Amino acid sequence: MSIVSLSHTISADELSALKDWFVANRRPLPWRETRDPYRVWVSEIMLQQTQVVKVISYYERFMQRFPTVQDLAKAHIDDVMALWSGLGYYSRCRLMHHCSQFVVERCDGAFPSTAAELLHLPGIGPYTARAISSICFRESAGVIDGNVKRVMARRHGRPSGFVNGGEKQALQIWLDQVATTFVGHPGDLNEAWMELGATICTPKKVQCGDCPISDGCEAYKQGVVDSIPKPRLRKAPKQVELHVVMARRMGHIYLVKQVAAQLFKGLYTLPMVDLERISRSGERRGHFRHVLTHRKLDIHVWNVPAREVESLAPDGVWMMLDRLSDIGHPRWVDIACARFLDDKPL
DNA sequence: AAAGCGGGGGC
DNA sequence: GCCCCAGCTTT
Repeated sequence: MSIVSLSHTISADELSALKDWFVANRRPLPWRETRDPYRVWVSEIMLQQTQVVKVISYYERFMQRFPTVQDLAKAHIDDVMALWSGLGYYSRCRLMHHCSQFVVERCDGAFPSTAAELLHLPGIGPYTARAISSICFRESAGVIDGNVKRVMARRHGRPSGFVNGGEKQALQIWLDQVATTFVGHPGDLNEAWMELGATICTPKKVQCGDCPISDGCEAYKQGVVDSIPKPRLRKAPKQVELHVVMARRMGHIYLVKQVAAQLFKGLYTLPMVDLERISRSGERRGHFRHVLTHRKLDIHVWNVPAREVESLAPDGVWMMLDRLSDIGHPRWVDIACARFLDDKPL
């Protein structure tokens, strides 16, 4: 086995310039007002695969409702999911709830302080473990997220980026080494790399003129910034036909909790049924398309009389229409209600 | 190593 | 409509 290593280095002057740039350009975000591990952890989980602007309001609402890890641990999962509605990747929310209970019951309510320990907790992977340990506990651990990967692909002049295991390991070693030599807070360095990627070294419309460390950038020197990283091939999303039931009774709508499903697990949705079964008792209302990362959902909406829906889809609940926000549900339920609920009276 | 998992924004 | 973004778990 051979360890690939990165020859490129970074000088103390460059690191200093990066730090100064970050101090001057750091966006004041709610989770940057603290180094409380609980708050940082919540923000990092929400920020997985999700953009900052989307996270802000969710984060503030979440913190008001669950100010401490104990509050979160004793909450019912349905109530936690309700605050996650619309954020997507709902397994994050379930694992986060498990993690809070793990921390309260097995760690005496205190998050571990090293990345190696944090890695054992549910929902915490290499990135999140290192983000928490560096930001909250000053561990010299570099983080690799999407921003860092792009910044480093350009800095090191690597068109194909850091994709396979060996390359990622080499990058990790390089980042850890830089974090160790860095004079200052390791968390600030990590945030600086990511902030640079989020605001300057962006996927498109790169602003190299404003980059504090462009001098040491291989792609910049070679004038190939725009072609790094190379676009990757993506597979076409799979097309799925979904038949859902809309049943109303006295201002309520019938929903079922997805227990066994992989998709939307833990959320309440309109009942999903076989075309065979629904076509016997339902009246077709229309359809709409909802696109996920690797699923194209064609959602067909059917009306079913209230008295028949419970045998068609057992174990559901009748939810007040104006109380939909009290339970976790995917975006397409809102869309279906908005499009197919109001045009037909009770 | 690859698949599965939501929901956005820009143009 | 098309393009883009992104981390963890499971297989």
